Amino acid sequence: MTNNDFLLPKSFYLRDDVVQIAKELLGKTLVTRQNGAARKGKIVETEAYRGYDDKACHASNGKRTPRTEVMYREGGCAYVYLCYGIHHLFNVVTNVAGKADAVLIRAVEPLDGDWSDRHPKTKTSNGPGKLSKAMGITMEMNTARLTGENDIWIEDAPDIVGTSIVASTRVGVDYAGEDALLPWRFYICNNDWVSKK
DNA sequence: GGTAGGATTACCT
DNA sequence: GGTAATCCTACCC
Repeated sequence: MTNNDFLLPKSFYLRDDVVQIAKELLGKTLVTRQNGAARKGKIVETEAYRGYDDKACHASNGKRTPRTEVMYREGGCAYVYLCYGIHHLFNVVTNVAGKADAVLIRAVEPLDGDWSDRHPKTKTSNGPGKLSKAMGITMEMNTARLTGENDIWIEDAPDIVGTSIVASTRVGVDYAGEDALLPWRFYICNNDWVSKK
């Protein structure tokens, strides 16, 4: 399978600080493979979700269901969630087994591969829904490991020096009360692919 | 077994 | 700027 020197090691995902991981994922490369062709995108927008005490997280307060089960897995898994019946949202599970932390990947900037048939001409917005469509992410990817055994993985990209990273509140989590105010959304400043500025 | 709701987007007025 | 589309998950009988 993937034998790639840039592949992020499992230890990257196993750390305890999901907010830090969300920040570090910015600028790294998300890769999916379909029909043998790799499609690469630079991660430009992420959000951190913490299982332990974050009401915005599906697995908040120790809630454990068949859907959220994957979030309790060892870091390095994909958690794909269908929102509003239409949009697939892609998360990266982090932390050790038993801790339901995850990083939501909200936007990527297209790199290699042919994206012409994946992005409609409308440039009004970019968000997790379009990201999943563009990368071909579906429920099939749910629970897939990102460490090289499957058709989706993340590569290191250390050369984002000088890039401005902005922290802000997360999107669409108003229901989470005071936790909605946490500055756990990170994006790359002045990037056209960020969903919201 | 049935129903309410959601980490959104596109299209209409 | 408002709202329809759309379907899986969770929770309550």
